[in-house]
Amino acid sequence: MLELRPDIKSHLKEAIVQALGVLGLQELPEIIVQETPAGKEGDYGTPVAMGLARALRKAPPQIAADLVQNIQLPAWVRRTFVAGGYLNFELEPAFLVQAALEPIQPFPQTAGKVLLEHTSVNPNKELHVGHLRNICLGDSLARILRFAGRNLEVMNYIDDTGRQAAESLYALEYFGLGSPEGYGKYDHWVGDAYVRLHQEMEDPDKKVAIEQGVQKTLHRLEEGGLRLEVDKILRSQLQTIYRLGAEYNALVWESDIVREGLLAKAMKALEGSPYVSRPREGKYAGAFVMDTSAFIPGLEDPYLVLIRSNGTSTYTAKDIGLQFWKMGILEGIKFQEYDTQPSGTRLYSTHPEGLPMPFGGASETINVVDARQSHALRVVQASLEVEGRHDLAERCFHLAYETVLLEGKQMSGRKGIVVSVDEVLDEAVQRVRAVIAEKNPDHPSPQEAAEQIGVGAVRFAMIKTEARKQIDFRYDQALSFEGDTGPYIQYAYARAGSILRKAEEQGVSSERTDFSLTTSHEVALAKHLLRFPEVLQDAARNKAPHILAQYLLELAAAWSSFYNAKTPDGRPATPVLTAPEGLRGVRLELVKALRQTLKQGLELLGLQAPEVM
RNA sequence: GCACCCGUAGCUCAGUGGAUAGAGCGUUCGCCUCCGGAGCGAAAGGUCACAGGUUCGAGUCCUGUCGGGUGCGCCA
Repeated sequence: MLELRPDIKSHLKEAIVQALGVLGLQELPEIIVQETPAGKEGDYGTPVAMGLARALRKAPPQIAADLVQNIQLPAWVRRTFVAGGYLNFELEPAFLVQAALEPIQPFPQTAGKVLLEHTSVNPNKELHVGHLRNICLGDSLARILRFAGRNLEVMNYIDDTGRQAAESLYALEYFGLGSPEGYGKYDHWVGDAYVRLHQEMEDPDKKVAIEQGVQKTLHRLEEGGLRLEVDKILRSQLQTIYRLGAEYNALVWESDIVREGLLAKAMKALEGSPYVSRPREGKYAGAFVMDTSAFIPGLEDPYLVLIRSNGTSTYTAKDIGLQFWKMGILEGIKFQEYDTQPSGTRLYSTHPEGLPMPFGGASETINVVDARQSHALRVVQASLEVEGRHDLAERCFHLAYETVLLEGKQMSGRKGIVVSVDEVLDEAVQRVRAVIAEKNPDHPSPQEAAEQIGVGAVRFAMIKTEARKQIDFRYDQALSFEGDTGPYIQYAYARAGSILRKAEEQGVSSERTDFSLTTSHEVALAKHLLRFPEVLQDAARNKAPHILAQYLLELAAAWSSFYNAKTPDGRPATPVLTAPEGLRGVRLELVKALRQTLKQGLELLGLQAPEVM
């Protein structure tokens, strides 16, 4: 019996390398082992012979035939043969199925800490669907990287000294708003005031006074005098974030970064560099500027202001300070416990009265930020080069995602042309409730299931497309429960669970297995299951959760296909519970493995796996 | 103007240089004689934007063109 799942492709590769040795090659080519396309003979194959034709002055089929003669393969390879220029392997069906039932090998732990920042939404209004993509992408990636063995720290940056926060807080004062009783969520209440303030500002007579008020509020924010007001908004936003299933290790407040002198220290650290200067004349007279031309080619004006001539620092300067802290160039922020998140993990936050804690100091960073900020992030990266830390500059990665359109149009938070995350989730859950009422009126816990499925549908819609593609948020698409959706995968999971429950009731759940009875249906499903570890590696390496999402769709489809398979005369071909003894055992084990993989995969995307739908 | 990203079926999208380019939605036709029809099977639908190039082999890599998006402030 096997214990851990064997890496079939690696074993085949090793055998090919060994066989190539006999051919007397100067250097080994890259060896690719892939699954054979549907309809072709064999299970796995390699095109290696084709690339060797010139060097060996032989036709690929001949080379492949030579390899067949010389290759030594494990006993589980039933047949080795040449197909076109390909060298194909057909495996023992029993082995393939058995292999798929074994637990996957744990991923080796990678050295060094990775700091991933996501969300980083201004604490001034409710979250909208544009933020949704960031949170889902960031949180899913975090789950995948952790599972793939990275030592990961997840951070959310709170821009509490920004203009947006100031405008919102001033709006409350301006309109004389007291408490939001009876209004609902606090962040919505503040957000509405913010939008109204911008409407007022269209009037030039009012604009001047409002501007003064905003500036005053901005100063109070910088002094830390409105921390509790900001915190109220932030906690309200966190409710939505938790509902989505996203969590962090630490919140980092901008005001704390500034107050602890990290910004000043970062600027001081840069001062010695030949790439920074304080011009006495010209456009930048009196400002502290950085020349990025050596690191970002092709710019018309490579100079970037870090400290304005009036002594205030730019947003970029703050980002540089943060990045220097993230990568351990600077130290000294204090943390304290902030919250216990729904999963039970503690959330910490920077705080003036906190204590030093081992956050930051990572050897690699990932910033999940909208693609429009690409230039700004390149500047931050360049600042590491300016600091002489090419090693670190290479290890800061911008996960850039394209913007989300709303029914084909650009959103605008300022104008209030948005759909809030709360609104979308509520609508999704409500629609699922209706589906459950129709399809499963006796559902034991419809509200709980509706929450899992509705939120899952929204999350999956945000994850399934590659990050660099613009997505158009359309209600009917994001809230669809059929086809390429989260609920499709959840349904596959629930159906598998249903079979296992029935097997339990009938007392056959741990029946003996007879792998000699394996049919092509089990093999097809097993081969999909076997891809899981490789897919995860791929998703982690490319920092691309959509790779896992696409795989889960394929796996669920393979299972649905198995579930519904029919014989040529239209009878069920793959019953589990009524299968002959021995084969029933094999199928039950396969269903268990499938369920486990679906659950694991859903969890890594941040979706729940409901037992009953 | 310069830079970055995108262009694959009517629509929305997959597709580590490798075998006949695949899904979902929509359209048409079938399937509860089994364990959940939020499902399955089938049909129709393609100049992989265009033109060159590299390669044994290009949707995938390179160059150019066209189309779309975004960025390039002493704003945040």
